[in-house]
Amino acid sequence: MSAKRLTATQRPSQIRREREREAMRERILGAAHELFAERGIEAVTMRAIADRIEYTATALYFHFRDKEALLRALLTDDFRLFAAQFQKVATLKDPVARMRASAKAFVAFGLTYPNHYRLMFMTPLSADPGLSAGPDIDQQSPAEDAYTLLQAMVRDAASAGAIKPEFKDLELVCQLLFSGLHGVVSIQLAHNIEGQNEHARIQWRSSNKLRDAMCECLLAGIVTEDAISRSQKKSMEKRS
Amino acid sequence: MSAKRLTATQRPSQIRREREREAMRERILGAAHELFAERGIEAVTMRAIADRIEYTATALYFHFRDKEALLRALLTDDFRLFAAQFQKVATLKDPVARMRASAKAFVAFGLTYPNHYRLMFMTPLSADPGLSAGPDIDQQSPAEDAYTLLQAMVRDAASAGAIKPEFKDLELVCQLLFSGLHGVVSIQLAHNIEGQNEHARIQWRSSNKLRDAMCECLLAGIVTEDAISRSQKKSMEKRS
DNA sequence: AACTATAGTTAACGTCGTTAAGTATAATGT
DNA sequence: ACATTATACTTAACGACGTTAACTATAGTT
Repeated sequence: MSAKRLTATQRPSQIRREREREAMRERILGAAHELFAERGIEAVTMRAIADRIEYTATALYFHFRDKEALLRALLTDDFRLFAAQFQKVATLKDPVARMRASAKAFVAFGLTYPNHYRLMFMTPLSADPGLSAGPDIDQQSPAEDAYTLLQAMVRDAASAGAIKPEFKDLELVCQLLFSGLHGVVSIQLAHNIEGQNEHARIQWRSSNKLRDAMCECLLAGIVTEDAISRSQKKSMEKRS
Repeated sequence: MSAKRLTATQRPSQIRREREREAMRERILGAAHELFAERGIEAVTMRAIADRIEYTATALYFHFRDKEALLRALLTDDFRLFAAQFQKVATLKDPVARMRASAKAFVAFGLTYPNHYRLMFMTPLSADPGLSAGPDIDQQSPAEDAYTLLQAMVRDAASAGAIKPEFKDLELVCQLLFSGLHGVVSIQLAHNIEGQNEHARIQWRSSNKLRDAMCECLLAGIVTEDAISRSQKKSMEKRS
């Protein structure tokens, strides 16, 4: 009743407990992340995670509703990392150069973190993130972050007059770019290319070749010739 | 010793047994196929397959080395069905029209048999087909059938002068087409679009729109303008 | 008629995700 | 100050999974 009375969420012992809870969550996610990066998705079992932080498997259920929720929390970080790759090249002024750099970043991410990429874009986590969603957390869906950047990139390109006028649906352009690059990466990952023995059924071209070819095809289809030649002139200047 | 002496593989009772063995294999694969088509990959368990044909789970191991081998045998049929889709349009004379029709068939297959597509192209079956291979069977890798058709299509297009001269690596062209379309399909399947609620994070365009856009982009990048305008004139004639 | 390969069975192991029930410890109400 | 209650775990267990070992009945061969 008094003005000094602290509300339930502010009681010192409670906020300390909350902090400890959060710390425990992070320890769990850390262990899961390690296992995942080291030995792939199938090594991430509830028991293995618990072992690594010296708890029992059932303890995890106090912090995560189930394994899927745990994996989704893991994904949050990964999507942020993914988005960060595109932030890096968002400063490029020339729209076509930026698109090329983004494509490069996209494929590089997939090949650098194959396990993560697989979990993010190739594993059905009972209908990806979202599900029934519920009143879980604010969350803001960090999966969107990268896509939002992609949208911004395409919008910028459009307002710079770099997109062919027949493409009125910019969303379609975004999804076209995403699909094409995802195709390149996911095929590369599905046929784990590294160990490509000489008499393999299909001699897959290097991801660099495929990425460049895909990139130039999509750009040729989407971007005006003006914008492409402008970007080439710029990169010429840089080289000289 | 005598000339009438049948070799081991020809003894009547043996070939009958072999036939029965094959029949059993087919029953198993049939049950697996049903379960798979009806309820998806996770419903395909050794015990469920066995139940359906009124055997015990361990009996399956007499006919298949393990679950992976069983699934791979299942895939064989699926790849044949996949290849058949491209056979259908292989008769089209105009190279560009044939490429368009193949793209349509590709995406249609993926959306018609999502479970199969996922298993074929989106599920790591411990390094897809092949593995250590061993002296298993002739097999001839039916996964190749469709790819072989793709190669033939591109080669035909090239010898008809439809491919831009800068594309000297026809294999790269094949893989470019495959990657682009696979990207469209796999994204469509990963975000099971049917139940796309209105305030979903990303408003995915229809697979038809994406397929057409991807197709035209890739064609624009790969095929000569001549060939494209020729194919358009032909389709004009048809329409009139 | 004795032997042997074939095609199955039952029982079991170790793994998994997950739930139920119990147990200390710390924070709170009176 | 003491009884109560919520918190953060543990142990035990369930049912399902892929898979192996050991056993059994049947058919084919000799």
